[in-house]
Amino acid sequence: MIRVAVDTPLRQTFDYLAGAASPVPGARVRVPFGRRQVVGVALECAAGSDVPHEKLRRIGEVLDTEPVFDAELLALLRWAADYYHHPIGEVLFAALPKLAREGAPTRRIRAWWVATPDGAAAHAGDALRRSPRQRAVLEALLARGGLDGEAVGALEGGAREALATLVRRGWAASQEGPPDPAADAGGPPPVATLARPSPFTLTEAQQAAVDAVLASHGRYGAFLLHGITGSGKTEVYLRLVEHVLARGERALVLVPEIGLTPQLVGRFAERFAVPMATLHSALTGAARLAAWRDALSGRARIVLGTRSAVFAPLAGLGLVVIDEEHDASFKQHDGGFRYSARDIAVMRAQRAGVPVVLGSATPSLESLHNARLGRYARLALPRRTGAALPPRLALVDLRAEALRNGLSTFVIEAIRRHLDARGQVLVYLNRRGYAPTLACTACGWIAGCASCDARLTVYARVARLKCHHCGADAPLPARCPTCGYEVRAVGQGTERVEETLATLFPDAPLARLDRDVVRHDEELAAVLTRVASGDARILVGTQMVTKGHDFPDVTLAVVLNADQGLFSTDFRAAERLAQTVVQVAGRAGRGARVGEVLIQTEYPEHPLLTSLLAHGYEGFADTALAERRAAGWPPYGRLAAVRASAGSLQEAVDFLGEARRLLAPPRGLRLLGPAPAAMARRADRYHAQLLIESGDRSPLHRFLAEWLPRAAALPGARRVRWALDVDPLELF
DNA sequence: AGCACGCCGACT
DNA sequence: GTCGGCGTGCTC
Repeated sequence: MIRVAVDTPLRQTFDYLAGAASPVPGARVRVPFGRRQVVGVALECAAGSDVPHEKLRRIGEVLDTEPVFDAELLALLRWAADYYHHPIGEVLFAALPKLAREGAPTRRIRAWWVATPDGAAAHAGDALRRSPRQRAVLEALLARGGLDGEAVGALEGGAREALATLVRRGWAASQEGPPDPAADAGGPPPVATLARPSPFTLTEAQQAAVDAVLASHGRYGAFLLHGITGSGKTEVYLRLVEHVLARGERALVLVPEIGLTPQLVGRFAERFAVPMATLHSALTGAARLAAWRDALSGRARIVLGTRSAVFAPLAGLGLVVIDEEHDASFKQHDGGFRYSARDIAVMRAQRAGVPVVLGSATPSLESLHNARLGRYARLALPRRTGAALPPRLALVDLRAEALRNGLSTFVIEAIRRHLDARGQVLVYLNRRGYAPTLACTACGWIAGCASCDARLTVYARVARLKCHHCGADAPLPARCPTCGYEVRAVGQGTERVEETLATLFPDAPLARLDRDVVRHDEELAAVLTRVASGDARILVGTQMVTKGHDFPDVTLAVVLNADQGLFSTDFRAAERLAQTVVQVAGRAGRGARVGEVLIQTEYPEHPLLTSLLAHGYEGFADTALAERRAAGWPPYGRLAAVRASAGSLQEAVDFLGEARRLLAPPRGLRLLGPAPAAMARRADRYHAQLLIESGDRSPLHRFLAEWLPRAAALPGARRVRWALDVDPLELF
């Protein structure tokens, strides 16, 4: 009897009778499931089953002789299913690339084309006298004993079509070819070929960090590498990976968004002469499968990837690195299985008994808290490498300044000064488009989205109104649709700031960096090159400008509007604002010149800003952690959110209300809600949530374990879309 | 989630 | 008279 997990939201596994061959745990199998055939993962063999024998069906094909999840990874995934209270089948399948979920073989099978006996006869005779191309292909197949698809493509023009004809006439056929020699791993390559020598000498702090982690070789240890921008965190990772490779072990490196961190990928590729598997969302299905296979076969010595790479199969793991560990993109916050790749990565390292390094210039409060409790060892890189000095930060009081489209006179003068001194300027604004609002100058009408509780964003250059939440896109009206009076764009987005700066500084070439301008890696690379080469003197952009790019000539960085994060209802808004300010500041003055950072605000006395300026990120973190403790928010308390959406708000709220009434929470646990989401209507669906708050983790999880299956069994559970989010990052 | 079965409205 | 709406029942 084989216990099998299938890709379904059902919170259970299914028992099958063994077929001709018995699968090993962690192997994929094809099984009959209801009226269809699906791929499943064999979990274990058991002597008996709780289901009546006559209901048991037989396993079909066993797809893998070797498991796709080894015992260690399988155990990790079971832990994750448990922790996130998510059905095991969906968890396992989330850990596989799509093609592997559908049963793609773990090894690349080369289609191998051979001539059939009939084909040989046809070639010997004169049947192909008038088909020179087919004749040539057939000849090549006979001469070389068969060809793979690539070799066929390399033949003279039209070879593929000719081959297709040969196959149709029964003169050629495909068979499973010899395995791809490149895909099979040998032992570790000789040490001399592992890595190129580093061009850098480590600073004392870097060396201390490397030594501390190396001292944990072969056992679990978590290290919070708190290194300010430019302090050389990447070089620490590279040295550690070098050591891991030299021992014949493999490294798992997680990064936020690969498209946004080309420099890190580049440096790994440059330094190491070993096969590396890169896993990220922009890959095609086939490329993703290929990278996964490289990890599974052991060919890849380094697996570098975004969120889901935390599940990559990797034998002989020696080190886990999480770069920019504070980054929100490590948390999957939509879809079914919502997990934190950072937290799972730490657990993976712990279970594998290897060190894990969490790196950031602005660590999450969770990680700082763990460091203070001694769960993580703190490694600090407090100084920039080379001659670079820390930048000077200052607040600009918007109440005392004349404004030109959101730019204060003080800031404009500063930009002029830096441009005159041949410096580059970076302007950060967390708002895409031309303006966030289009309003009537007479009647007060505001352009809103027909499908969301949101305002439409103005795009002046293309004369469109767009919704950032549902993608709605309409022409920009010249006049108010209700009263016919003039309309005006209110507020600033990056497009407008770019326009204003172009007017103010006509001689300074501008570049803009946001998701509207840069949709692909190549476009990003083009913008980055323009800035790095000094071709662009001013860079305007959103979050994107804060992510890991090194602009050595930027001497001034401006945060246009810090106030959005100051009074948010979301308890994490302050943390995100502080991280953004510090990350933006990190872009200034990385070369020899001292950088200047200006933060525009209407609240220059706000304690968050003053503590950040006076005491830096650490000082801010002290204040923020004290606040979190007082309020019982994470990391001092635990949260889980149940989110529901439906065609009407009533349906969503009703379901959550019924679910809430199912079970009285034990002492120490609080249920808050259900409440409509802050933006209740999005793309014509209405969202609501129920928040579960607990001082400790274990009562929360005991409660969820008992409560969730009952909630799932509620009739309403089928009528609304709902999901549980354990450790939510955002509260709507 | 799929998928099928099953019982009530507007169409060839 | 049928095509098809989505309620509900089941998946080893």
